[in-house]
Amino acid sequence: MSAIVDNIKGKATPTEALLPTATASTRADSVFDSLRTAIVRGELSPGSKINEPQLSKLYGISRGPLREAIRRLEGCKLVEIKANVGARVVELDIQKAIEIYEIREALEGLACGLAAERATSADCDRLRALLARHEAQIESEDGKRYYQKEGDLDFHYLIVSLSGNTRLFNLLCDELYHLLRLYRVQTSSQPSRPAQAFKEHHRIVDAIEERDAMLAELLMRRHIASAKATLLAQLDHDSELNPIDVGS
Amino acid sequence: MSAIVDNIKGKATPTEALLPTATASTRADSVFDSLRTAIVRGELSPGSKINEPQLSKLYGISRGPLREAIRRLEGCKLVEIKANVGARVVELDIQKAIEIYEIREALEGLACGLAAERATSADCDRLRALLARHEAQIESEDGKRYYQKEGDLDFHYLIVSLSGNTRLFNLLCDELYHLLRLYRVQTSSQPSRPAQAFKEHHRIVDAIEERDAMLAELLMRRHIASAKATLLAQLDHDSELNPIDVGS
DNA sequence: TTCAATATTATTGTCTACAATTTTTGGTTT
DNA sequence: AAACCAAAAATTGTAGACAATAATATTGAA
Repeated sequence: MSAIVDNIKGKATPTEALLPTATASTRADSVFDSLRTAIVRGELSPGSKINEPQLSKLYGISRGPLREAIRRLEGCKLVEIKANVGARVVELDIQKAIEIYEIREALEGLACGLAAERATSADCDRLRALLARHEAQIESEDGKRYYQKEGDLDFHYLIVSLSGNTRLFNLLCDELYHLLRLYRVQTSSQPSRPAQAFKEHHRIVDAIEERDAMLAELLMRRHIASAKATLLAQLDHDSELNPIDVGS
Repeated sequence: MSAIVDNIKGKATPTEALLPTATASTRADSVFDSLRTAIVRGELSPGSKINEPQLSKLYGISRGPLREAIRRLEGCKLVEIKANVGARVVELDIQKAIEIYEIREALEGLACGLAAERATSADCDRLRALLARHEAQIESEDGKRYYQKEGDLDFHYLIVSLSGNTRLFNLLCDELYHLLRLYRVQTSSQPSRPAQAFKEHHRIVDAIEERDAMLAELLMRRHIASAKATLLAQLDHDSELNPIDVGS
């Protein structure tokens, strides 16, 4: 157990700097970030118990701020709390994946349509630059691995931010995307269709640049539907290998 | 399907099932419910400070569980917390209303389409029964007032629960709908188009009964777009009367 | 051995007190 | 007066201890 716990404190990868709040001025904030990272990396395995005395000792804080951090994780749907029993890291199953992707398709379709309506030409430049970076990454093996793991989300992150809808951005980036990360870690991972995904990204940017909101929305919905199908196939395959496994 | 959804399916009026969380076994849960109710009723005015010593005294609990309740309110987007400064009841403005309704239109459109695909004939009976009840209420003055205040949401609760998507249900009913209530209280209220809304509800149920998912989604989106227009007009009108008002 | 009831331990829920920070107050200077 | 700085008050953040509940272990009986 302590080996797992030791890993948790180990700090960030480059991609990590994108998402967490810049200034974690309070201990509770800091521990919230750490725990969230640990969960989405799979270092706290799905279904496992959140032990307050243990974690408060690990992070060197008292249980008060720790419990507040756990409440925030509950808000992100990363843990589930039962009264008088405690919190457990969320369990991911196929049913939940279906639900998440139904929602994601609707929301990112919306975001992409809004982005097409609202993106400035400077915004389009940013999209093009990101595509170029991804294209270069697909060449190298390491880059391809990164693209499959985080690059795809970077693209979606940018689109959503261009939608101009702050609440939508928070909903997707603070909640759904972290859950998607967790799925990626849990399945043997990889969408394993990087070239196809890149092509789809390209067409989406084309539609945005042409201010074609309807097409942009349609293409994004399809793009996500493809990702959904890939994930479900993967989950289906995995579930045949290891049927059920309730965390410690 | 989740216990929550089952619970709601079994109740006469969904609002009753949802507002007071089943059994608030812990003090923090109980205070969370109380605070949420106080906020959506406008008893804690938008923008006002959440004073921890004051509230803990009021509810007769210490600050620990109170702070956890506040964190949960933050998760519902009902308060905004700044580190070392504290929490304030969320301020509602036109921009936020637009964002919320953009999201709501996408999500409830999705929900309604799913409901059309999945509703059993028993579910359709429940929808018809609800419509009949609302039709009766429109006759009386009191009933009309209720219909405008809560009856509309009851209809939407039921539709969303019929979507079968638990996460979608939670997203809408635990977060968005409470915010909508807050808007209704804050504006001089009333959608003031009960007859029109009832007609739209009726057509939506028709589409669901006919298993016409695309039409159901379209009609729901239009229904919400109408509500959005009404709310924005109201907010616009109100903002001319009292320009800006930062809570105490 | 297996099951059930009980005793023990561990964990969660809560309270009180203290430290850190912010907000307010009051005074001083220009 | 107005603006600025310092002291005081209030509020938030955190720690540690105790109470209530759940999980575990132990004992006894069938």
